[in-house]
Amino acid sequence: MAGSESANSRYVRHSRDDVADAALRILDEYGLPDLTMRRLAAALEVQPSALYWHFPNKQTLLAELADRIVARPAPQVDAEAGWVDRTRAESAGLRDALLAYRDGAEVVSSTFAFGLGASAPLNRLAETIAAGGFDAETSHRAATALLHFILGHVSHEQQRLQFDSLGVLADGVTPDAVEGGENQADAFAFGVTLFVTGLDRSTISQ
Amino acid sequence: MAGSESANSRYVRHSRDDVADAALRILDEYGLPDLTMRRLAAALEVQPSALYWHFPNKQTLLAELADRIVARPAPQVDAEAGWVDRTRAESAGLRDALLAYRDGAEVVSSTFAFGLGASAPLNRLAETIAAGGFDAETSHRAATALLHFILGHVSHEQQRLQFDSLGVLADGVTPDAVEGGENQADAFAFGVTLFVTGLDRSTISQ
DNA sequence: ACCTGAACACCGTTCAAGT
DNA sequence: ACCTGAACACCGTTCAAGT
Repeated sequence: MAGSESANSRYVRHSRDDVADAALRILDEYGLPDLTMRRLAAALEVQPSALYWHFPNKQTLLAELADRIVARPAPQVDAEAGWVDRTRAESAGLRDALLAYRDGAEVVSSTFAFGLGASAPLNRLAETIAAGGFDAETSHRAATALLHFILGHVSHEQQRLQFDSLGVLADGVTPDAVEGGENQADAFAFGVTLFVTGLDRSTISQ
Repeated sequence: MAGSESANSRYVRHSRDDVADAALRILDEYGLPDLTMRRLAAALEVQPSALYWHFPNKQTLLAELADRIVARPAPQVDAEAGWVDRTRAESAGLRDALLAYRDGAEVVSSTFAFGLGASAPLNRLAETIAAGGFDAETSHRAATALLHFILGHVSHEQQRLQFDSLGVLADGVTPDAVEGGENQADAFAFGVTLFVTGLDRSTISQ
């Protein structure tokens, strides 16, 4: 039954998954500004209008990419670890997932702000935090705040990666003045620590 | 000497400030997606190409708008207040400034991520935090983390304002399920508290 | 000093029609 | 079920030329 259509395909024919796969490749190779519907269509060797059979619009396609980017398995952490260490690990894992694709943070950030998708990492963070004994609203607010920091930080980080690779630096900014490499990871961990420490010591509701 | 040019102007003639003023009006009235160079030119009754005498490109124009949006005077705070309350006040003031223009947070966020401008609020936050006795790097990192949270939170907040005004809600999301109005201010204050509490209790360097 | 006119090289999206 | 072909209504930017 399967495989009987491979010989008589009249033109290209793709699945929704094919489209998302190709989009993810273009994103990673050329960046978000170059991920246009027309360029994507050309890569798939179809007309731009063909894409609208698979996705109603570009925004929905980007939401699908965002979901894939954050769909990484959460990092394994010591079973005895408390909610603080688990939240740290979850945050670091999310950062890794965003860094795994060029402009990954931008894509997730924009669809998150748009209200579409990207709720998976929010829920994961909220659940991890809730294990600390916080009520649902506190956990949700803390997770949202932490997620905003993470998305902003990694977006910034990826923006710098591109600047550096293009050799573009703002006037008067020497390469040393810009934090790069491991410093970025340190700054990220520092920000996460600020959050969990604040939450841990908070007497708001626990 | 002044005023002798008003009668014999051959065509429209604008200053760089005129252009930024008009752009800010379009931004506030129609939102960032509708702030195009062509629409701006039309509002000023000039050709699109005329804008490029005043600004080298759109990105630079947006950076100018970002600078104006955050140029609000910092809120007055009790002279005896400590760095925690001052940081809270500075954060709330920045939120107000961003909320004062439609899509204000998006504009500032994008130019901040781009590396242009928006350094004024970062410096203000860093200085306020440094008054708590933290070293320069810690203050800078904490200010950056806080700023990322603020920009993400207010962007999200403004995105929701537009959704609500359009009557658009994601499937299955009831209006009650979405935090609105004063809840957003509460959630914002909660996030800021997480930060300053974490920093206050932090033994990293103080 | 500031603008016009015309062009270049693009966008996202719609829709009737084809296979 | 999936794509073509053609169009609509736009974009940002450049550059020679005008006043």
